[in-house]
Parts: sequence; structure tokens; C-alpha cells
Amino acid sequence: MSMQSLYFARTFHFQVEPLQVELESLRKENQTLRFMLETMNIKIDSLQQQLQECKAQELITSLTQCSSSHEEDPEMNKRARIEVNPAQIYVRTDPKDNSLVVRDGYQWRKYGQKVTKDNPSPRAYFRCSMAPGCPVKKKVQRCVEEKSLVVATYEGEHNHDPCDQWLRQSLNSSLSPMDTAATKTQFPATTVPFQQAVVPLDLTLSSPSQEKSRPAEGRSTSTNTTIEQCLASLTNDPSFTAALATAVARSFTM
DNA sequence: CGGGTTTGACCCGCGC
DNA sequence: GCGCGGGTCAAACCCG
Repeated sequence: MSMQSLYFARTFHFQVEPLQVELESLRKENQTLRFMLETMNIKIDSLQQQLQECKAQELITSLTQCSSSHEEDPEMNKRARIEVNPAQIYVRTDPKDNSLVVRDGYQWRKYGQKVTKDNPSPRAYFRCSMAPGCPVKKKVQRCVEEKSLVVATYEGEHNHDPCDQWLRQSLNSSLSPMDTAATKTQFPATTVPFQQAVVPLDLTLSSPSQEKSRPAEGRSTSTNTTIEQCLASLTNDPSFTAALATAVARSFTM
């Protein structure tokens, strides 16, 4: 090896290696920022969905209050009372979507449809088809007052567990209800039962298991204010905005 | 071809 | 007994 080549080798060693190290650290930083960006996108989806569910819940509350205010009038009571029984869930869907599909973690087989007297929207009848001999049935019908609301009434108890994929998705509750239709379960992107509407905001990139171990109580009431506080603190933080902008710009060039 | 959906027919309970 | 309305059946159809 000549003196010249030795010189180049040493130059390479002293100049390129630090650059490689820096490149590696930048790569890692980039990876972290991209992950944060993805997480934030997911959270935004969840928040939008939660907002929709809150509006639907408000509507149901007002309907229930309306029905109880008519209790002194027996005739009115007979016609207008709205039963809110535990086997009923209200689901907000796209009013233009006539599918009458409710995602609840089970697989259903439709066996009938009927137009009822008190509601122009047809009522669909489903039987659970996830396990042979499962006695559970459900009726699904659009709410008369609010076309975007679907009422699902359940009868009986399942003799099996919900499908695995649904369970995984439910446990990983930070994710929005996705339509990765790997199974034939009814999971459109626009609907979610109220039981699942509470989505914790967590920007700490915690794992689902950590999330699961947190106490569930009081989450729904405090979530809204927490969300606002988090959003405000994030948007008011210039360094965060700059980092986010950089991350977005980098993601475009990669 | 198997499984799901559609839809008209049928069954059954209830009120008159 | 009759009519009405909700629930179910099952043949035809559709779709992957």
C-alpha cells in the first residue's frame, strides 16, 4: 500500500465514520418521529370518532328525557316512551348507508327483514353464526327520529367468545375501528358501538398492555378536557410544531 | 360450490 | 273468528 492510499484510508476513517454515526442517529430520530406522526394520525381518527359518538349520546339522552317528561300522560306515554334497555345499543352510521350493519365483534347471518308499522326503515333480523347452536339473535333498525342512528336489540347470551381479531382491536383501543376485512365480520369503518366509544388519548407511545392496566373509571369524563389540554399544549409549542413539520417534510422525501 | 342475502309466504300471538 | 303486525322460514338468487 502506497503512502497516498494510506492517507486516503485514514482520511476516510476520520471523516466518514462520524458522518455515518450521525446518519444513523438521524435515521433513528426520523423513525421515532414517523412513529409519533402515525400515532398522532391514529389518535386524530379516534378523537373524531369519539366526538361523533358523544353527539349521538347527547341525542339519546335528550330523547330519554323527552320520553320521561310525558309520563303523566298515559296515552302519550304509550306512544312516545323510549325504552333504553341494557340489551340495546345505539350506533351512529352514515344515513346514506342502508346496510344496517352493527360491529360488535360477532359474526351474524341475516335471516329476515321486515318493514314495521311505526318505522319506515326496515328492521333486519340476524342470528349469530360464529358458533353452531349459538342462541343469540339481534334486531337492527334505524331510529325514526334520527336516521343516522341505528338501534340494535340483542336477545340471548353467546355460548362462545367474540372473534379474535375484534378482541385484539378492542384491546388496542388507541386504534380507530379499521376496516381490514380479514374476516367476514361486519366491520365497516363508519360505525362503532357505544361501549367502545371511549378512546384514551395517549401520546406517550405506550404499549396496549400498559394502556390496559390503567384504571378505566373516569376516563370518559376527563378525556375531553385532557384532549383539549394536550392539543393546546402541543399546538402552542413551537419546537413541537417545528419537529412535526420536519418529520412531515422528511417523510415526503423518503 | 358453499355460504350469505333477499324476499314473499307462512306462523302465531294479541286485541277487538 | 278475524284482522293485524311482528317474527321466522325457505326457495331463489348472488357472490367470491
